[in-house]
Amino acid sequence: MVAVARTAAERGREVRQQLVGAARELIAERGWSAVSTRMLAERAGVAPGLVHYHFASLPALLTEAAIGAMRSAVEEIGQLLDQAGTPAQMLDRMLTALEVHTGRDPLSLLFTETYLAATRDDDLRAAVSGIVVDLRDRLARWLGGHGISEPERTAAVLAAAIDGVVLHRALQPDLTARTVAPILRGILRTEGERG
Amino acid sequence: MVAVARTAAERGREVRQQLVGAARELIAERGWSAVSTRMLAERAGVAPGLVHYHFASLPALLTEAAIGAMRSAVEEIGQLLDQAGTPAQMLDRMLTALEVHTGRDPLSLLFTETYLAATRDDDLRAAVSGIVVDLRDRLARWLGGHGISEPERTAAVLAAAIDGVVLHRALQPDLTARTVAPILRGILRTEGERG
Amino acid sequence: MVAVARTAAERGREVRQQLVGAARELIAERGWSAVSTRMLAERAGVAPGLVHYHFASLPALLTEAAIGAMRSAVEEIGQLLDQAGTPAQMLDRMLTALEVHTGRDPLSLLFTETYLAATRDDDLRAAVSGIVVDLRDRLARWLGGHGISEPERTAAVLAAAIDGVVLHRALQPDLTARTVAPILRGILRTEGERG
Amino acid sequence: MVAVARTAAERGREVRQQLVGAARELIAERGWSAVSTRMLAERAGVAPGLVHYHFASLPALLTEAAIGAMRSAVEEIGQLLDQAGTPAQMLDRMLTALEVHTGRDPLSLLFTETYLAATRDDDLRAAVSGIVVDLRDRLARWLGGHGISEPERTAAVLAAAIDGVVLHRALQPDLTARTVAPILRGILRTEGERG
DNA sequence: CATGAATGAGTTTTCATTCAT
DNA sequence: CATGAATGAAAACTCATTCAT
Repeated sequence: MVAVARTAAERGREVRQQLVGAARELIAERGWSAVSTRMLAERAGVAPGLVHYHFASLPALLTEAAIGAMRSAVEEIGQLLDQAGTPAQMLDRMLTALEVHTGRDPLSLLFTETYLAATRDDDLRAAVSGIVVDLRDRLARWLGGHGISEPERTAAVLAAAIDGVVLHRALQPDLTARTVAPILRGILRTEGERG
Repeated sequence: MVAVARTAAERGREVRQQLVGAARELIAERGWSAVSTRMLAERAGVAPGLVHYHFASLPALLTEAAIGAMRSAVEEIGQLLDQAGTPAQMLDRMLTALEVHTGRDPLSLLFTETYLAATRDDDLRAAVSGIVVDLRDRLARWLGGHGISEPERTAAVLAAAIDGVVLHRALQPDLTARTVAPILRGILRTEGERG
Repeated sequence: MVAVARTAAERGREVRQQLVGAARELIAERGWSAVSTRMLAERAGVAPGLVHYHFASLPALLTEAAIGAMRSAVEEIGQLLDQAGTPAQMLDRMLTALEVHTGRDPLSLLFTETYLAATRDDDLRAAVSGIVVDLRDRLARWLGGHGISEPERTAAVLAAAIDGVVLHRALQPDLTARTVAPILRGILRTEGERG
Repeated sequence: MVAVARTAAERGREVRQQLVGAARELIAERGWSAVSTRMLAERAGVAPGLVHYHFASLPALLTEAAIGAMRSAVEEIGQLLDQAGTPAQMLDRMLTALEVHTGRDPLSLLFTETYLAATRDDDLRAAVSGIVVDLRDRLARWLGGHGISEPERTAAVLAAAIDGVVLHRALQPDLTARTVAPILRGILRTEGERG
């Protein structure tokens, strides 16, 4: 027998997850501070009162949704690092993976919205900072292990540059991976190469 | 003593300008979609009704404020290009000029907010696109004139990377010009240097 | 004693009904386009936010209130037709029933306001048209069944004339049923009587 | 030489007249209580401040505009009476003249709006009443002079019926003069004809 | 766990009117 | 006679949040 009847607890978890999903979509569509509880409930297909039943407040829901999405993304990049052989290959794969992000896609917008919201919310800033630092450290370790000089600073600039490309791509769609990759590769210098 | 009493028209222009200034501050402080007419009027030290007397709508005021600021910034960068001798010098000066932008300063936030808002407002997107393209073209021409290979693509990546650095700096204050400059310089390759 | 405590749904329906009643009064008192949400809430003895909780918009509430009242009125006229024997008797009863309508009473004004508002609102016009046509058809069928010639046109003119009388009565209170009836009776001609 | 330069007084009278004309149009288009000073100034092609320069208040302008239009209309009907020979001819001419009034034309709407507004404004009511009574008296005298029995009451009902037809025509465009005339003629009975 | 009615302050926008020039 | 900037209240509508059921 397959679980047709779910327990109350299961339904509860489902509703939570639907609200989190709706929050991710709506932050991207409308902007962080333009998302309302009514919109969330409607998008999630859920009674309006449930937002405050499952979450302490509207910002709490938005934060949980954004942080979760960022953590997943960093996890994916981590796996990408594990599979790449050379720095050039890694950069190609990373930019190819980002090809999906047109700059106006939900995930890109969600991330930039979250950066900006973090500017105004201490809790959110702490969480986002932690994730970004985590990514940078992982990237730095990988770069160092593959002969790249100044791995920490390179990782920091690379992460920033990639986010900048995604940001600009929202307005300049011709900023494809193919266009960017050869230029950005100049950032990666092996030990001894640096003048 | 000159002109203590101003004409009505002069006072009108002054009020407009105060509202535009208030808009620039508040977009950065609160976020594009969280700026309200009341906040604007209060910050500008002006009666609430004046917002809609001088501007057709709230978005119209925000757009005028943002676009004006972006145009000024591009103008400054243009002057910086005129004064720089070598590409390395240009990059240094540019990053030094950006040192002011902590990523959490009004101007940086205003720009990123505007990018995001442009994603959701056609008029704004057209205006912002025009300005960014203008900057990129100017930068490309300069780079080409100073022996940099692939000047268009380099200009595009450089502009994006710089905005990315400013964005990240909001959360990672250690991302200073001194840290970034040597790495980012790798982007600039002279003709023949490229492998 | 039964049900002193009502369910939330019951209280909701009650509030809706109070708002509809308030709308009917206020359209007559102030005029269709001068009815405000605050006035409605106050008259209904209800919190201001409830107007937009229960109705999609102010016009939506006004329309529902007006259409409901018109439908009731047509229903009453229908019953009056069923009980009348001869055309002359029917006209007398109808004018006597209208005696209540001084032309400045809530119902008369509500109807005329609704006619005018229908001129500027497509949805409202469709609804009002439907009701008026319904009344005319019913009246025409009755007139035809009682030997009146040209029942459709007679019904149309009779309905219009009666509304005209109500409209004029607002300014000329001496326009009583007793005054009007003998004259208006000239409209009703039996088959063969028409020259 | 034709007067290109007008005196200040002449320009003043012109502006007044343009505002009155704009008021007539806008009362019909938007409804009495939805006409604003800004709309009036724009429609008249005149600076906003001028409304209150030439008129004591907004209602004062609307009243002057409405009353003027009604007086002109009554004057026209008076001339129509002078030219008609028989009662049947008079009714035909009157209905033909009204053919222009689709019920949704500016003049029809202006009149009905004015009736309703008169309900809520004592000054306006006095003025409108005077005009309607004037028309009724004139009509009654004409009817009496042409052998119609009960001329006063007939005149009152006829005037009301005609306004009612115009009101209904807004929603039922098939209510043409041709349709209405033969029915309405039943109202007019010569002395001795009445049973 | 879930519902949806309720609240009162918030939003953008439009208003009639005044008045210095 | 004319202008248009200014004011402060009021307009319609949306909001996050609470809570009785």
